[in-house]
Amino acid sequence: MDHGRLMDDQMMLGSQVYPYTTQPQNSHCIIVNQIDGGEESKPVKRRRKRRSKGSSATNEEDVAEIGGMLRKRKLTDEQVNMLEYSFGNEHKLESGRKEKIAGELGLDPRQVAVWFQNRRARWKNKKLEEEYAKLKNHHDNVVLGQCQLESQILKLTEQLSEAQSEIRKLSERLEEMPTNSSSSSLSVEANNAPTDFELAPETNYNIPFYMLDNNYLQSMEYWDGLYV
DNA sequence: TTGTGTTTTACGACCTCC
DNA sequence: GGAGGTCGTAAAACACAA
Repeated sequence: MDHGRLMDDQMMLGSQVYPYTTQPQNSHCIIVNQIDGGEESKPVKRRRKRRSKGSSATNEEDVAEIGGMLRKRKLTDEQVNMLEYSFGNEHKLESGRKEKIAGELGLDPRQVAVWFQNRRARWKNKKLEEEYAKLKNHHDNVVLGQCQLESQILKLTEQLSEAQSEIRKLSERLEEMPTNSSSSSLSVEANNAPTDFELAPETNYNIPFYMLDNNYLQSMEYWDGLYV
């Protein structure tokens, strides 16, 4: 729900103002932030003082005093719409443009400047949120891809282990055979079979067996697509 | 009822640019 | 040095959950 909009609408039904205290309160005290540690650090001054009655926004339409309280008008829908339109055209505000907008909307130029400052801040926040969402999405995809690859590694490791076991068995059976049958083609192939599985036969450009697996090739396509 | 979060307007402090 | 920027926050009204 858009609370601000709702508040605006409600304000429009009654008076267009809301309370605004005149006196500095406790929260307007000096706040000094210091970096932890004994070293002498530069204090960050945070002096708070609300604008007192009679300073810049003294336009009677903008500020009125009721029961010791200053009342500050909330901008009307029309004013906000105009400001939004202007902001859409250009986020920065030169002096001449500020005066022009203020004149057209019946606002104090200071109000226009403040509105633009706050609008820029909101815009920046929104951009940051969008950027964060994009990065998070990318990160999630990378993590997903990593999981898929890890699961493939597990599967292929199992296959490799089974194949090695099979080769061992075949070798053992061959060794048990009488030596005069050593001229058979089977024994030659078995004796030349790789037992460690680091590399495929030379005919495949020294590409490891697992790289010839279809799943592996698909996963590589996935990564290529991810980084385009 | 009360505490907490959101939105809007406004301001102080500090920074940058001309 | 002044104008205008960012950043952090106050204050008020309101919604909503506990």
